[in-house]
Amino acid sequence: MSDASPHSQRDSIWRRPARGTRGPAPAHTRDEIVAAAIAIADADGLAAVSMRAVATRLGTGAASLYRYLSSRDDLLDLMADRVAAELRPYPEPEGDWLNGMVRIARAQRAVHERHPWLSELSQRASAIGPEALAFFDACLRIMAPVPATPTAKLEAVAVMNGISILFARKRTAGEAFTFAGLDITPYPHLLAALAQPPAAPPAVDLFERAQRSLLRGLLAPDPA
Amino acid sequence: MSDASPHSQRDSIWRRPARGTRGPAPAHTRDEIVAAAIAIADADGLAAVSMRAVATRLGTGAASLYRYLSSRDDLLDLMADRVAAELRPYPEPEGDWLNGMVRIARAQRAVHERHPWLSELSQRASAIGPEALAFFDACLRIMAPVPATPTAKLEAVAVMNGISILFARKRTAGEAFTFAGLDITPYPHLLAALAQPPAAPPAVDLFERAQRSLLRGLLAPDPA
DNA sequence: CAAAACTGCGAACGGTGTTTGCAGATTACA
DNA sequence: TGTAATCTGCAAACACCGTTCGCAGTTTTG
Repeated sequence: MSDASPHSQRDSIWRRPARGTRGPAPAHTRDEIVAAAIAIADADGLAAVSMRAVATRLGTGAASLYRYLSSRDDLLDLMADRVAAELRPYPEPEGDWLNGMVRIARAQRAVHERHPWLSELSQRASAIGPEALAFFDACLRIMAPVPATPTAKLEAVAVMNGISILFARKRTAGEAFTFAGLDITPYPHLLAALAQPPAAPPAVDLFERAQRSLLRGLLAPDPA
Repeated sequence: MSDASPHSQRDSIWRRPARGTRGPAPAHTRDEIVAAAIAIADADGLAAVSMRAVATRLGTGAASLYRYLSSRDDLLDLMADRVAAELRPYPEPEGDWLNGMVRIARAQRAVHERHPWLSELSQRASAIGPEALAFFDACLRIMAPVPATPTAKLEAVAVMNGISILFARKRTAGEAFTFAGLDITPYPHLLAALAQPPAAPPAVDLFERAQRSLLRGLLAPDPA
């Protein structure tokens, strides 16, 4: 039994960077690897984050990474949790809770615009790391005065999260209606809508309006 | 020039199933291929939809598919547009427009629950096909009495779409908080929330409530 | 009947994530 | 000190992926 895998199977990656005391000092750290992966993703998208590319950027071989990670999925999980730290500092629960939540939502959108690949990750399972926990905790702290069940609050946070992603993606990707060569004439309402001039941006930020009406609607006391 | 690619480069796949009149009759159709791909995705997820797997299911070779499609991305676009047809029939614009939109949203969620892989596709670019156009047209038709700009309406539809995906995913994937072995004690609010009993499902459907408050909030006349 | 146009598809190319096996470094223990 | 245990880095290989190439075979055109 000389070359057992360094990670017992389902260690879920978080917590376990400690190394044994026997061999030579590792040439890299997990943080280094994650930082390299994030740099690649920021520059060329998530698809460019291959084990070989990350390894090359660190001046090593692809197989070496498996001394620090047990799979590419682990690397993606670490990336997601690391950029989640950019949400800090979380607002203090002063004043209206709705304003606090909107602050958090804005920060979320900003992170997603800085790292457009993040939205691709957040729909994978098992992407919950320590920073995600801190995020949920901060949200619950802000929503403490709201008279709703914890379940309702967490679901509201999940929906808020989805909205933030939606708006961030709309801003990064043009989201353009480029129906390349499709015939729109069978769709009269769509045709009329597109004939209209693009219209000025609304007075109130659409993002903020969506978040407010949603959080208010979900956390309002159950209507009779 | 005997073996030109059958598809001129950016034909965007939609419209062009007609075959030349010269060679032998094709052994398959594009619809057959798309159906096979959807069956595989429904059974084993989108990752299992490889050209080789689809071809095998049709009893042919992977290379043969390229006589009908120009890439795997085209296949994915066709899959998305095909399941979008399951939204039909669209409700007639009778009565309250909000009820109509909620009906559409429910249908969306149902489709996403039937085909969990669909949400992975809807965040790709260029996935707009004829059925997507019909969908937008139907939404605009329902929202005709709403006094808002076409842009605002289309954005509201996009957000509604995102919410539907969010809830569908929460139902298919357990979305469980499985922080495998993470220490929650540093997060007191989260700890308290999880200590609480899971609580009964809310009286009003959360999904419907989210959609209503969101559509109403986004399409209400601009507040002063 | 020859030429043209098409279909099916085996084989290959370059890419991917991951495993294996081993040389060499470091430490632990006798 | 010496040897055994354990660790690191990493080239090579494996299985799979999307895609292209080239060709045999089929059908239609002129």
